Amino acid sequence: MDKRPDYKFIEKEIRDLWFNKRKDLFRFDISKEPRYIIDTPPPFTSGEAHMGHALGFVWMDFIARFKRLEGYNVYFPLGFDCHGLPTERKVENKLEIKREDRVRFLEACKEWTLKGIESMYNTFLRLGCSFDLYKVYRTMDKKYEALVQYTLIKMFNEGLIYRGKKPVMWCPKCRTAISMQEAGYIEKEGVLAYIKLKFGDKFVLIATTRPEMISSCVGVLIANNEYVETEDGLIVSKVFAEKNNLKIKRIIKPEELNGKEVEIPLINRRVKIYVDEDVDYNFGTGIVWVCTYGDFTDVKWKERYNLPEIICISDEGRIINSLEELNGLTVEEARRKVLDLLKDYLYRVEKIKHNVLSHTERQDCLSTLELIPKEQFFIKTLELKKKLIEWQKDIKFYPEEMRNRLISWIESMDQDWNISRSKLIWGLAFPFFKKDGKIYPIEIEDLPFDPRRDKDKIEKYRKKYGNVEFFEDEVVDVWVESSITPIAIIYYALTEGLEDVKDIEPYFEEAVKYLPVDLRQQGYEIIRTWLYDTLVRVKLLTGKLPWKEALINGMVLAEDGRKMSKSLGNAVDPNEVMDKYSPDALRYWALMASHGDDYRFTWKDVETGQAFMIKLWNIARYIYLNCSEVKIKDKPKELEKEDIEILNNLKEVVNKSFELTKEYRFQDYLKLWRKFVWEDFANGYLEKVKERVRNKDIKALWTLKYILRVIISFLHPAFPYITEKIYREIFRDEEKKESIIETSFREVISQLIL
RNA sequence: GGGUCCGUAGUCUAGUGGCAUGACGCCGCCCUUACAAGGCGGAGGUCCGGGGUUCAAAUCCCCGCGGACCCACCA
Repeated sequence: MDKRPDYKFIEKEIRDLWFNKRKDLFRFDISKEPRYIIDTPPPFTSGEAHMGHALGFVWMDFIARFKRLEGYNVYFPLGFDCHGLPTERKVENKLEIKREDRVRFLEACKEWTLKGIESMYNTFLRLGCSFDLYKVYRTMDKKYEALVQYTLIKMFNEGLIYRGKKPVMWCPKCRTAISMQEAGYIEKEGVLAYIKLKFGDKFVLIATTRPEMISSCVGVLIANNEYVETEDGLIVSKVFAEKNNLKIKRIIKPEELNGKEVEIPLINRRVKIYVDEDVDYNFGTGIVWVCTYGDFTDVKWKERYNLPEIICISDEGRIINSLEELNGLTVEEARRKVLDLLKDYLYRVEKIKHNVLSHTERQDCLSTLELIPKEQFFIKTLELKKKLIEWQKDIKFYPEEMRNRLISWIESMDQDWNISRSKLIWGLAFPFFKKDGKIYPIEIEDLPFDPRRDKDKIEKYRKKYGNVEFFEDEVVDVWVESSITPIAIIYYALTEGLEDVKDIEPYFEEAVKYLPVDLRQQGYEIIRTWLYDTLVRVKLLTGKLPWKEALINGMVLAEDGRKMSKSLGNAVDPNEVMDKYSPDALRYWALMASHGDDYRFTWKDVETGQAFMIKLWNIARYIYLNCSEVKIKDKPKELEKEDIEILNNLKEVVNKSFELTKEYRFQDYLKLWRKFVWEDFANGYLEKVKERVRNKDIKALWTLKYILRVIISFLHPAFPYITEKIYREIFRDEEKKESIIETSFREVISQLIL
């Protein structure tokens, strides 16, 4: 053994062992019990592996390796989430391929994705992740696509999926509908325009942030509260008049206004006034106009009063069906222009900051969303609210508080899950067709089905059913694809080696038997997407929970304390860390994180990890140099008191290790072992017995060697490279195993019974 | 506007009723043949502020202050 561990060399040797020579070490055989199955996150392939991936995968690899040494048949799958808008954007911008050229565009997307996969794959293997490389899945695989389509058809047949025309959140920038999961509110600058609506010889004053929607104004609402007429002939809430020191001429009861008509300027439309309980009397003038569709309240009011629908914003986010001067303008342009046109009817305009519905899920978009009625596919999730609250109770969360995120998300949900994405190309097609306004599923034998590609299949349906229509301009929401991973990983295990699976159903039914799987690991930021979606889909499809436990990690922060991200320029590449130090040192950093909390990356932590590796190496080296003649199986009949003491200490540490791992407490686990290895064993026992070692005292030699053997087994889940290397240097010949993974805790600690 | 979580030595961090955990940094001594990326010894904290419950509070409750995140129709 060298004086210093040569990590470049160790990494190469051990990686070659794990991922080439003995790839089978991590192969999952579904028939062997007891099983332990981890539902791992398939990383999105539009980019390279980052520190967040490293954190999660190291956690899972710790669990996988620990469980293997505990005797479980572990399934640690690797998958890749391939489809989606960011990939399209990159292909469009970087490769400058036009989306109109669909075939080439899709090929380019695929190529780009494959490149991303290769780079991520390498990083993950360097980290030492003990994946089953025989079953790697990609959501763009034909096999995966067919499975997703099968699940959609199954849900459709059970009445869980429907097509309907509803106002959906539409991103004009991405030119697609998005789901609630992808939307959020961002504070943006806006205006609050006070507009006078003609009411006989007086004016009703309303306040709106969206004056550009004037042409779709179909009603005016007031609260059931006191209004006033001012001396200037304005009708406003009493509160507003008082706040603005307007002289009040007389009080007006809401009933007096109810049912009367006002005239909208510029478009000269007369609309009715309604009294409504949802109007906020204290906001603005206490009077609101209803436009279809300015926001979700407008949707509600439109339905409540059966108001006509006037669409004034196009898919591209431009004004339509409006005044000549406004048509064709963007929303922002129109907003400025209309205020100009309205001058005579404008009471005043305030600049305000308010929260605007935006496309928040993609950091590179953040565009304001519009509500536009569209025909889309939906999954009936709204009616599940109560059930979901019950279902989630049987899943254990680490940390427990993270359950609140799921619950509050479920409770706040107020529309069905819109799973259509229009105008996207790089995605999965819907396995449905439309005939005479009705929707029918594609036959299972034709899966995977893609109307943009499978001209022969289209022909078949045309022949059979006549004039049918396919959904060529819509793809499936990517979360629909990734929300069946617990089923998909088992499906891949059952169909290992098959590229195309024709009889999907029996494999699917078989896969259901293995649910729920043991663990889902993921970050808290996708609880409302991936975790929630998986719970919904798997439960609806199988009647079973997806997993027994969910382990949640926080976000990785950079050394400056801000979220680590490429766009902030504070990202550190995991490969850089592994080049400068070692995979094991990076793993030390990752394992010192606590559940659910944001966690800072610091080079100092990596150095601390590296120092521990070197310490461990040197302990092993001392034992290698001094204890090679004793064999672990030749335990001396009698031991000295100090030997028994350290062994008892070790026994406690071992027992504690099992307890800590049950709750995934990696940090405590490492602290525990670090203290034992460094203080109790190296600085304590080892120093104490040096004299006995010089005298070749077999009891001391055996105790040293045996304790090292236990240490490397229990540190193997954390630091697989160095422990594997030490195992090979010192114990391989004696135990006749090529890898420490082929040994077990049970054998190793069997001699610890004192 | 509502909710959740968080605030612990110079820095980061563990700890959910009973002498405050660990790392890094800092100070002193030591190149002792496994290891100076080491060893031995040491200093450092009103556990954000205030009030309450309790024999006992970093921990439970209330009110502030500060931060993160989630939700939400103030047009």
